[in-house]
Amino acid sequence: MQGTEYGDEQLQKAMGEELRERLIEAEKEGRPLRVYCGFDPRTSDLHLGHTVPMRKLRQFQELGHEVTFVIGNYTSLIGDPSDKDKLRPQLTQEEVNHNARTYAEQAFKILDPDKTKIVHNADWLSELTFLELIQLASNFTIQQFMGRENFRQRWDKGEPVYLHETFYSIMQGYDAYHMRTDVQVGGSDQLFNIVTAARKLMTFMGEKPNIGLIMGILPGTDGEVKMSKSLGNHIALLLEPSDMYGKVMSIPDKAMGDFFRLVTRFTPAEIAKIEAELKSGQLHPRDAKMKLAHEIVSIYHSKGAAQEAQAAFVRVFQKSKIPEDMPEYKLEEGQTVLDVLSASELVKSRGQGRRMLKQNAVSLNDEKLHDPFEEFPGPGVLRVGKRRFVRVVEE
RNA sequence: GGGCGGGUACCGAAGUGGCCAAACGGGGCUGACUGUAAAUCAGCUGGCAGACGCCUACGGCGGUUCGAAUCCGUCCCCGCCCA
Repeated sequence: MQGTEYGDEQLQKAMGEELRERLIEAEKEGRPLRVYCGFDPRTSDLHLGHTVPMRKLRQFQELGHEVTFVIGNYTSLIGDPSDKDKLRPQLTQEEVNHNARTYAEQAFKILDPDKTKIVHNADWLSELTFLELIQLASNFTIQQFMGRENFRQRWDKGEPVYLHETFYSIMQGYDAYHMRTDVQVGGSDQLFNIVTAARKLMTFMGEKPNIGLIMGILPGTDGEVKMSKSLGNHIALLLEPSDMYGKVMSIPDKAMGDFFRLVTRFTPAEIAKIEAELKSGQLHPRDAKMKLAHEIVSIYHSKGAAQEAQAAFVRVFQKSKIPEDMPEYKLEEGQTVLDVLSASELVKSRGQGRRMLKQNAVSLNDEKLHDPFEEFPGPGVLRVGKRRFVRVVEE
């Protein structure tokens, strides 16, 4: 039950007990537990937040259980309203298919590909008849849905809550039923879908209800709200080592605990030790965070890459030297400072370039530049702000 | 189907004929301070343009006007109330 977050002790206890019972039962029957988690391919790149339930799945795999990775190619047509206080746009079939492909590839950075069953929920959800849907839906009341905070809030604010949004929970519950799931893993924003909807539906269909393993939610780089691409506070799995390292370093200290618990391989004992040392002042928060960044880069790249990223970080930000690797830009005849800034894509627009110059943010070989129309002085390292560099070279 | 209230930049929200590229807050960016953290302070935050200025932008389209986010028509979308 490590890293779980039920927000309700009784529920946690109940789920823990039920899991224990189910384990014994499965063992008697000589079968592994069927564990699943669904992922909606609403975007093409995964970030650290997605990996929280995946890591839990991985643990089950290592313990010999059967893990199914459900690609929600049908559910994503709706979009789960759980974590949103807004309606989500519906995706097209093509978008979903495209995302689904890259999704699975990235998931195997965490899951064991040989032990993972990948299925698509459109395979069974698209077969449901209207009558079946009615029967399933008759298990739920509007009030139950309105009891959910996100719907409630929208309701109270006078914002639209669409009927089809309530189907999402029903569909997810049907997934669990269809697969005869023992355990369903998901973030605490899935509490309703997993515990209320799926359990009720499974019972109605004459199956044993699944056990919910509800994981904590990983905050984003702002340290405040759930990591999500649409909020721009995410750390993508496909980031280069140095960027990934840098992004992790930029999270606020208070978010470190969640990161350690939810997305690293440290044991609870190790984490407790780090936290104790932090508290006593033995360990500098910065060093703890470096440890975290190193660990995360190691997971998604390699130990070597983490080492390099760390060295680069120390070099650039602690010793304020320039990084070893940076893009190059070939200087052209007669270019002004502003021309180079814009052509090398260090700035988004010429207007932004002017602003950066005015704000004392541009330097060439550590010499501040101010005049946009001055002829570009010559080759060297051109820097904008803290972390954008280009090596300007002669043609 | 009827009545009322809405649709403004990344988000929230003001503006209700010129002084509006649009107050204010959040977010983001830059600078100072730091541990590339947090907190704090200051500045910037549509594009082009070396100042003038031009272009794009207040749900869509059309109109009135010297001039529209603001007025009129029409269409689309949302909420509330009534049926």
